[in-house]
Amino acid sequence: MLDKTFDPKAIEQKHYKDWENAGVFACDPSSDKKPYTIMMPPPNVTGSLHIGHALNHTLQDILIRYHRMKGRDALWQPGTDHASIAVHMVLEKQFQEKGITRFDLGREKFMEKAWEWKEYSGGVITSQLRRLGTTPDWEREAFTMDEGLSRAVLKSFVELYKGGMIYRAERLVNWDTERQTVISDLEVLQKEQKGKMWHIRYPIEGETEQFITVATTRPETMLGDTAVAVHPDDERYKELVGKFVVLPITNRLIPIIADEYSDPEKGSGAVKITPAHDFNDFEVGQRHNLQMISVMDSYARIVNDNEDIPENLHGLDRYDAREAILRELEEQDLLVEIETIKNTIPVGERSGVVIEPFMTKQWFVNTPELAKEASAAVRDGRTRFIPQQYENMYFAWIDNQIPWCISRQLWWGHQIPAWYDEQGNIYVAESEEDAQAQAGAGVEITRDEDVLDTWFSSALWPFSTIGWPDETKELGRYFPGDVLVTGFDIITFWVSRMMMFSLYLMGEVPFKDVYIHALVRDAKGQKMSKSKGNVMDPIDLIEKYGTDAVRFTLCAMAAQGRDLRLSDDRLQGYRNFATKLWNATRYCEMNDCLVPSQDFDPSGVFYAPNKWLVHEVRSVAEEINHTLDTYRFNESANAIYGFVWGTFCDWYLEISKPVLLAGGQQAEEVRKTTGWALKQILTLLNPFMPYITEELYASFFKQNADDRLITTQWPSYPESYADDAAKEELGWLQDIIGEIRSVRADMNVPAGAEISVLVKDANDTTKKRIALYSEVICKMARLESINLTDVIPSGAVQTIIGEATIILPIADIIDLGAERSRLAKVIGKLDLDIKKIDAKLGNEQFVQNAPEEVIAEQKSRKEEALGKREKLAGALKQLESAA
RNA sequence: GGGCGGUUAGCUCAGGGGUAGAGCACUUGCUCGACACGCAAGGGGUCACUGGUUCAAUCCCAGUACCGCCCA
Repeated sequence: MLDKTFDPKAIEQKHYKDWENAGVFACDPSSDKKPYTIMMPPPNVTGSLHIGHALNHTLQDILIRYHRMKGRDALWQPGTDHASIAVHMVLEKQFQEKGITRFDLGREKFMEKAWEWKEYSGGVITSQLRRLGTTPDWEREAFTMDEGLSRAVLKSFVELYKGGMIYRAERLVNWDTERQTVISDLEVLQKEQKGKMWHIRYPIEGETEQFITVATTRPETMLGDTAVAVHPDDERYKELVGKFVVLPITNRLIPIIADEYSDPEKGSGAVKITPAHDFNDFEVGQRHNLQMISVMDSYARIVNDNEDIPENLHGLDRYDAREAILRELEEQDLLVEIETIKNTIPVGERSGVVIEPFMTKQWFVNTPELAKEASAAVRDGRTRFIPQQYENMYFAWIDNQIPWCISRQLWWGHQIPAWYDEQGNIYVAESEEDAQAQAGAGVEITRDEDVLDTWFSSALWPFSTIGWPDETKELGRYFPGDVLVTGFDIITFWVSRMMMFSLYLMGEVPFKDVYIHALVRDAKGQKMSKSKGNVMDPIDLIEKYGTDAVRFTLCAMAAQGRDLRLSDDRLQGYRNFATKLWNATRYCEMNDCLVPSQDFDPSGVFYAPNKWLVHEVRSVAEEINHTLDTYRFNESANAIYGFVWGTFCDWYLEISKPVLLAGGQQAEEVRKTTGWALKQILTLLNPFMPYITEELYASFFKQNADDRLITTQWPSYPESYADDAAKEELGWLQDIIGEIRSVRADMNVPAGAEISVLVKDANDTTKKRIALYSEVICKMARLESINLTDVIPSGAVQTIIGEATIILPIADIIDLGAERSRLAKVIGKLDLDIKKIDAKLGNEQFVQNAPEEVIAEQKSRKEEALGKREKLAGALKQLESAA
């Protein structure tokens, strides 16, 4: 006998181990089944899974289990991502505590440490995924720095280079002065702060006491100014364009140029141009062929090899230099105003460091070119976004590409496969031998020190994990994938880059569907992040509520396009649901419903409640199919929840009680139907709640050691299971029981009192039904008896079901006044309904234009209401005369 | 500033041109031999606001307000 409550802890590990040992997660490249592929977005090897990952993986697992059961050869490709900069940060923080830097340690030692970290962190993540009950093909677990995936990086770099899609150039990049590396635009946050705007006078060359005033938030960059720009239409400055100013401090001469970048409305209308230290100024510089002067080194210190810069500034940190420069300007009376303003400064998303625009030679991917096909592929539907509105986010990004800087001045990652000779010639090759061969024997070549942005290797994930660049069986079979499941925040970082690389290198989109799920937010609706410290640990929730409840909660809340806020209430509710199922099974067990019967045919049952249950099983299965096929996970969850609790437990099992008690043939059929239905429930629920269903299956349905729910076939029911007549009949049964219960409660009939009920004006169908279900009705509505009658005893309570009047002769135990007001209330409600319907039917336009079935529906509603009203009015009249 | 989304019961949220839904919370009553992580019955909503389209709008369209996100 099962325990009274379900204890998740006792069974979860056991089943997971069993599944894994049995190898049921593995795909089968040699099978003749249709493949179904999901590429797991590889989590970073830093830290652990948060609840957002739990949602992401739960949804993927539901899909993969569902399709696996449906007979597809399912590949869920797992793995992790080397997260270059994040790992650096973790390790360098550790070094900092010991007072050393990675440069003290050296590249080789550093890499050893990084690999150690990867082993540790990667292990944490996969063990957490196992606790979540997810079923990826662990045998195929990949890591972006694996040998094979690294080969893919080399190959793709060389191919992209040959195709002109990768090049090296000197450009402004976002520079992390602490990490000493480039970071991507996407990893730069614009942080609002209180700042100052300094207005500085620049003297005009050859004039005395004539100045042009510029405003800046970064006075220290003036050392690198190479122009002052004014708007071409700005009358105030027309005459000055073409003249020069003497740049204070350095005394260099720089031109005054006309460019639309300067806004006449802002400040003085003149703006200083520092092409080597500002992205906008860089553009202006390009347009006007301005000199670019870098005045800071990679640590944001003033350079000491620029002769124009006074020596006292050499080597100063940018902020110290700012102070020194401002003092000097003040002394020279060139500082005219200091304004307090709100402005934004660029900050590294991970490091929190102020980011410096910095001129360096870097490798770039020609994303503006690659993006064209990636954009077209979504526009023409080769890949679709679900929900569709996320297309906009994708297009906004993909259609506005700037070249992607892929060099990172880091060690952990894929070293760029480019070699240089002493003249600076570049040799791009998959190996040093190749590069040497290109350079010629005897030429000294050295490899680029830098590594590639992590997203470069992630972009290859959909094909590098299954063998590319080799022509493996897997590559031919599992590419492109069926669906990518991810959060919207990753569309720009990853989805778009996979699209670009896949289309260029494979000539195909990487996946057909992109399902974008919502973000799990904290109680305040804020995005969870490590830096905010508001992350929720899914493992804690699993400990508290069990894996099945956590999974089901996430699924039930995963409505398309709306973020979800986790609450304990919901988790508790779905934990209760698991217990409910457990106890329903316990009931089945106690009543011998689970003894296997070979020859049971659900379409051949006789008893209407059984027909109805079969009908409902089919109908909920269809709903689950349909909603999962369209990624409406919350609707799937609600459908199965409502069926198990509302239909199966609240009605069917309750109906079964008196039938089983009575015994006989009907009881036998009920037992078989119940057992069958429970098995269907376990199967349908398995993708959502894998543990409890597997446990119950193992306890009662398992045929042999190899029989597991996880590999059971997903049910498909024939049309013949549908039975609208049975549905109608059970609807009547629910109505009459519900009505009696409701009146009892309204009239304060004591719950334990077994009263008798009379039925008047019943037609033949109703008479038959009353005969057939009298025991069920009596049990469920707590009656002593239910009988037909022709007379209504005085002082009785009446209610209407269809054509029949249901009479509760309980004059002695109820308050007649209360009954009168109850009736008056119901009649009032009916009157309101009738009035509304009359207004519609009386409207000529409505009768002319509305579809026939709508009109017919209104008419029948009216008739029903009128009939009911008439009877209740009669009841009220009788009650009044009785009093 | 541009774009996207949201505004439905006390709370968290589904839904969708013609009777407004769930879970939780709340009220009342229940040791009805599966389950108090339960059973039964209830109360509770101008579906943000203003216009438009329509025979019919909570749903479609436009605008307004407030909230959130993304990009500058």
